[in-house]
Amino acid sequence: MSSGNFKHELFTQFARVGKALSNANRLELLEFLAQGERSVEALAKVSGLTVANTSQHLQQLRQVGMVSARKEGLKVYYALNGTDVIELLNSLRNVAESHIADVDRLVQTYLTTKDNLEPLQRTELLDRAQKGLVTVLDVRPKEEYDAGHVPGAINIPLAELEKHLDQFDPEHEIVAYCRGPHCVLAFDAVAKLREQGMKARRLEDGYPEWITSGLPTEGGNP
Amino acid sequence: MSSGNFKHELFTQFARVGKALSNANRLELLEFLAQGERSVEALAKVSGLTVANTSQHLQQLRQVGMVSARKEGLKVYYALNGTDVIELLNSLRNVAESHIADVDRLVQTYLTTKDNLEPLQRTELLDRAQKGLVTVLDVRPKEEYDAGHVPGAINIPLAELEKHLDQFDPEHEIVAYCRGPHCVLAFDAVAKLREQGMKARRLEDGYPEWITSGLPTEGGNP
DNA sequence: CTTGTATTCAAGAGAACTATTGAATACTTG
DNA sequence: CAAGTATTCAATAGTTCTCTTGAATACAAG
Repeated sequence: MSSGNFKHELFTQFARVGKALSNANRLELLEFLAQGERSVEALAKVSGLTVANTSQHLQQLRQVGMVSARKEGLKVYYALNGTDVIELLNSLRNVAESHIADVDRLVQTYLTTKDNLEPLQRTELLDRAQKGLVTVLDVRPKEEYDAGHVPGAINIPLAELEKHLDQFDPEHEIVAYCRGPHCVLAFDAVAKLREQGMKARRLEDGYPEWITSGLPTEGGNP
Repeated sequence: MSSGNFKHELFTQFARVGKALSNANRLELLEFLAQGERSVEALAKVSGLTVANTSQHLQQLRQVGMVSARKEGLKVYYALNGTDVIELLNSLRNVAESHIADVDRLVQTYLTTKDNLEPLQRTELLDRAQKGLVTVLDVRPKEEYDAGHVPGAINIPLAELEKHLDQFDPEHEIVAYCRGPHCVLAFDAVAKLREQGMKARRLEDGYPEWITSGLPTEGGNP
């Protein structure tokens, strides 16, 4: 009856998952992966890491089963393993938000100044979009949009928003979304649109949460 | 618009919480704390760590807001900060269980051999206990029992179970519980009772989950 | 079969983490 | 106020993590 050893062994295994969450770069990779599968190269590009370093982080995540790899041609595509990983990330965010003062300060000072209107709820958005009351704007990069998006959403990456400003009707409400509750793309987009006198709001959370809440999507993986 | 820095700063903060979960001893401390508040000395004792080491781990947990400290007399009592911390721990366990082969193997080989009957569900237990159909057995140490327990439960720590075997009716079902889904105390107790021909089962999960599911408790903190 | 591309492997420097030890602090008790 | 207790602090050695660099592998295309 070596319960002590068994128990410690079990906690050691749990700690391996914790360790995977203990590095900012890995968390960032996980956030990108929450959008859908990605190649190593693509992940290295968006995260600003070297390819070798990205590969090493991904292997750590794979060792604890949080992501899986699929090889197609020359490229290796990584993807999150199941929705419970997204739930874990959300739990982590929750705890950090409610208990770490720095996070609160960061979010307060940086985000709320740009977003003083309440974000729109998912189900509400679906309803209004179907009635043609709002324009749904996906500000993520094109590849992410192509991999799946909210039904009826149009895609204008943040960098190109400036060029398309004149195609919006100032009286028609725009709802922007991107990768998740702390993805700044949507915040920046809303700020930019409001500067131009548009009625813009953010969607609560982002696309990963849209998926996990079981709402319909459009586009998708080949 | 230094979104990149802001974003990385945010992930760095999240990673602090992940780091708190990256050590087996800290996870074990968190499990004990899920039972209720505990002094440093008590935690050091159950975890087998030195007092100084325990104190350091607790301070790390406090820095990320997962636990809080309260001083009373000579002792400092630590407690979990809110139920979202328990949720985070459960998420971590979920991911580890479903994705790490070693965990599965550990649980399979060590626990299922001892527990081939399905564990009883919480709401079902409450119902049956009220009708007097089952004896609810709390096998945690006395101090933990005193700090709060399932209504009507009797307390016999595992070490003393042997002495009290004759007070059970072999025809009357016994449901044992302890600290959580992987606490081995209840498994060992059920194994021991069955060896003696008793009808014994485990409660699903443990006392922390009982609390978070909003069911009534008995006894409590002074 | 040779070339090019995407990814992984391997080694190493520097930083961070962990447990131990012994001293320091804060508080209670007599 | 002196003695005792619970906890924290500080320093340290050994281990582990992280990133970089350059080479190795696997595969596709020509």
